[in-house]
Amino acid sequence: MTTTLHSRVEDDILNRIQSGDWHVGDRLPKEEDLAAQLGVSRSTLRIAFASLERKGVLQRKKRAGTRIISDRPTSRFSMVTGGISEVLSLGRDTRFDISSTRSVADDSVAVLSGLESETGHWLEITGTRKIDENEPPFNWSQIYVTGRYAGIAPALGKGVTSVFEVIEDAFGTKVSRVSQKVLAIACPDRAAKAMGLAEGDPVLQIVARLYDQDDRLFEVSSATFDPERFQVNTDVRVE
Amino acid sequence: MTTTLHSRVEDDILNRIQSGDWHVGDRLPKEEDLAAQLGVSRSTLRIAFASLERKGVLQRKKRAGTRIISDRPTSRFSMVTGGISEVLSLGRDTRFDISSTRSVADDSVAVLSGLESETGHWLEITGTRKIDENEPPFNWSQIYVTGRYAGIAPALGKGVTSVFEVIEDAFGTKVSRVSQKVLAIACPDRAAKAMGLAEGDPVLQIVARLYDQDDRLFEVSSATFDPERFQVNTDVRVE
DNA sequence: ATAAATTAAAAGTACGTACTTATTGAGTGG
DNA sequence: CCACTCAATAAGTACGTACTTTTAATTTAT
Repeated sequence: MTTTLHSRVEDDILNRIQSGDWHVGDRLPKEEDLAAQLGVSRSTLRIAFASLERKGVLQRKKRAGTRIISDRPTSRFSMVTGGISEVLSLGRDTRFDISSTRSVADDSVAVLSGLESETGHWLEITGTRKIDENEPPFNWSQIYVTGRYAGIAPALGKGVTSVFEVIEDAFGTKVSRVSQKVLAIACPDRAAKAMGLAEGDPVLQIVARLYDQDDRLFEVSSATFDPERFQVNTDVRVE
Repeated sequence: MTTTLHSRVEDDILNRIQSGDWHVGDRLPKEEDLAAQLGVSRSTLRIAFASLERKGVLQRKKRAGTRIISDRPTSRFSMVTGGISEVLSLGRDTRFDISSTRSVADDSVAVLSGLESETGHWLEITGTRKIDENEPPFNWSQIYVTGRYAGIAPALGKGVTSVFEVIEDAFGTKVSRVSQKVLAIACPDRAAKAMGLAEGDPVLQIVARLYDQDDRLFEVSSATFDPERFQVNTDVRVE
């Protein structure tokens, strides 16, 4: 017995799924029964279940049981960060200075294409971030929030740490998922002017989508960065 | 009783650390004793410990006990990916075609500055990746492996999926941590020629450092990507 | 038919006990 | 003084039991 019992149970369950013995979508026998069937304690089985759930193979729900949702485990990697701000690649202590806000319709802006807000329109917030007061900003961003949250406009006033935090505070919304894309683009005119670069210079663009606890998209941000003063750092640890 | 017992225990321990009652570096009483002192079972305390360990506050070692290694928990975010290949932003099924290899000394290349291999030299592997055989490559990479693994050179032969996988297979080494940086740069001459771009065009550059199970740096890679055909996508879920 | 209340099933939490394993620090011998 | 053995210790694994919470499903009332 080289490995632990619970990891052998885990392998066993995965094998049964992959060998076609059990199928994706099936509900497993209840913990008590499966444990008895496998000849292990419920606690041991639960450790195996927990691991398979984290790997995206199983989904557990009270009263509804444990379902198979995938036949291949995704190895998980944990990002080592200090918070969502860092996931969004903003320093913890930079400030977002707002230069303008306006309301835009679905599809009127490239980054929103294919997306829709319940109200059919979005609040666009344009602004910049600085490292040092005396230097030009290193970032120029356009942030879109769904109509539902358009009421934050007055609260934005002079400047904030970040828009999503204002929403979190005002509505109790919580970011539960972030999906982002990092690109290299030729700097567009407006961003170049704001950051003191030349149009066409290489810049980093990060387009992020923020989802709330109910997995509803509530913010889309498109941020452009001066590559001399900004890179994206990611530290991932294999779990 | 609004929360669970183990999470209250967790908060309690964290509070004692943050209030200065216990200090970073200290060893906690052994599980049995602390559990008794807190009036909970050892199992419950262990759940709290496990959570604090994952958040980087505690470090547990058999026989040596549980130490406090930080006073502020890092919220963890899990990257939703299919594997390390994706962390390294390579499609699962692209092939790395090697164009040349050579040995270089510490400090002779910019991306290696400040780093050192035990042998004082690195094996440099230069190559490209293609999406489609009939199109120019979308990526041009230079990969450096420490002298310890220089023996893989013959095994690289015609082309491989990725260099780190060859090392994993040949030496049983496992990637346990990846630290990477994404930049936007003006495309250098060699990369431009390889990818069919013009020198100076904006391109994405990803510099990654791979660490093994003993946290030793074993590979440094610098990869340049055609921004038209490649972006970095990250999906993170708040834990 | 629809909404509200009830029930019961399945996962979640917690405790206690017993045994196993890895490691460190002390002891022992060359 | 170094290497090697050994024992004690603290964490790790596992089991079993008891009770709680959530929620799907059923029943009852409107």
